[in-house]
Amino acid sequence: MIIKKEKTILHIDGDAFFVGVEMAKNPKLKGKPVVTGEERGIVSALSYEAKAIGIKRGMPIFRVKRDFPKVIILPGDYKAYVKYSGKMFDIVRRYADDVEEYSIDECFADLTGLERLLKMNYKQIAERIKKEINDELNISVSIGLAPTKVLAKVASKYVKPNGLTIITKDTILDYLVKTPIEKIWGIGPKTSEFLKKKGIITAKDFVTKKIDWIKENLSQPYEVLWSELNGEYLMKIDPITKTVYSSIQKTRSFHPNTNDKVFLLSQLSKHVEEACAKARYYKLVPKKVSFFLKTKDFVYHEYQISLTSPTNAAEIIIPLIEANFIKVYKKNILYRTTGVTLQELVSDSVTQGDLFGSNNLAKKFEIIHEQIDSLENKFGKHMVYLASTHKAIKRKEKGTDSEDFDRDLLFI
DNA sequence: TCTGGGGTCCTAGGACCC
DNA sequence: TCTGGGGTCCTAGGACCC
Repeated sequence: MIIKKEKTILHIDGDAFFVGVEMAKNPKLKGKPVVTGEERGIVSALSYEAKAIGIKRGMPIFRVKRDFPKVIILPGDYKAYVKYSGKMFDIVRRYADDVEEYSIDECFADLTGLERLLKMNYKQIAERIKKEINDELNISVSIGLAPTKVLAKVASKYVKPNGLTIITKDTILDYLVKTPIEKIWGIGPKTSEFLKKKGIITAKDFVTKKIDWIKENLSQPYEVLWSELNGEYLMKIDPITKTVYSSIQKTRSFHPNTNDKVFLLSQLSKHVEEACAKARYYKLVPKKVSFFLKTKDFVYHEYQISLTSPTNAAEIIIPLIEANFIKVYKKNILYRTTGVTLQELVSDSVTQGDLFGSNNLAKKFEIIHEQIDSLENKFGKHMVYLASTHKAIKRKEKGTDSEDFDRDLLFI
């Protein structure tokens, strides 16, 4: 008989991560109400002090300025967040071999077996990791320890900020009874609404249901969730650092909402250029491209195009979108968002060697793009762009007075 | 919570085939 | 011509995540 050894999974979650990094960069901000997201026009992260006075994630920046004049508003510094994120994960890797970088401010790690190796118990290991992150990076994190990933997520959320919560197989229900079902990782608004109608209010209500009930009423991923919440380790730690994307998306919302065809097309054109630049950076080419318009009532109208030959040349993709634009566009509807997605990305080496058809054209563009991409690296984004994108850039500049300088524009 | 931008994965159902 | 049952592949779109 095989006795399965209980796993010990660690989950780390940065506390108000973006703002935490800003405070580490500039300690004078500590203890103050601070938000980031100035460049986006909505609050993307907020300090606990800002939360305490009633600011919420997603709140428009103009409202923060108007109603909370004392709040410090900062633009996001994504490069810094990536840097701190990497350092945080490196600290975890001092202890664990298998670290999964789940998002910019979260990771999972498998600590199983480290007790004996490090001559510390799991709690002491977690405390050490936490202290090193605190001391070396000057940011605070919350940690959860549990037998599964889903339970580790419950644990890290349980005490925040600066928490350390340990769930063992024996104490699972003690924690789940105090966790509302909608707080569980993987249970969103639709499913929690459904479950509540069935009388399932807390995570304990969920796990104490029979598995047959789950199978009858929900789909496969929820069976996995149920097992994980019951302490059965199913979701593996995936330590592979993701540099490959399966899709690349660029979207933008605008207000006022509009039905200006030319404007919408120029937005889409810009998205294609940005998405293609990213694809080229990662040496990926899409087999499919889709674009969408989202109406002011949040209804998506999407159209998907299969490329006869995969390409990341915007010059090829843009005309395809223009040709199919009328399939989603209605002239009497106001739109709030446009977006482009490059789908089914494959390595660009796969398509090399095919010198026929539109791929041949793509080759020519490849040479131009190498030069454009290196120009942009030197001088910043939007030094160079397609004429079809021009309108989108111009309109954006009108809104921001700070960016009012002449650029050397190069139209292709 | 009147809602930003960038992702992943699963499933139902249609097309097509034997 | 009508009919049954089964498989695979693809697609759209739903749901969820940070």
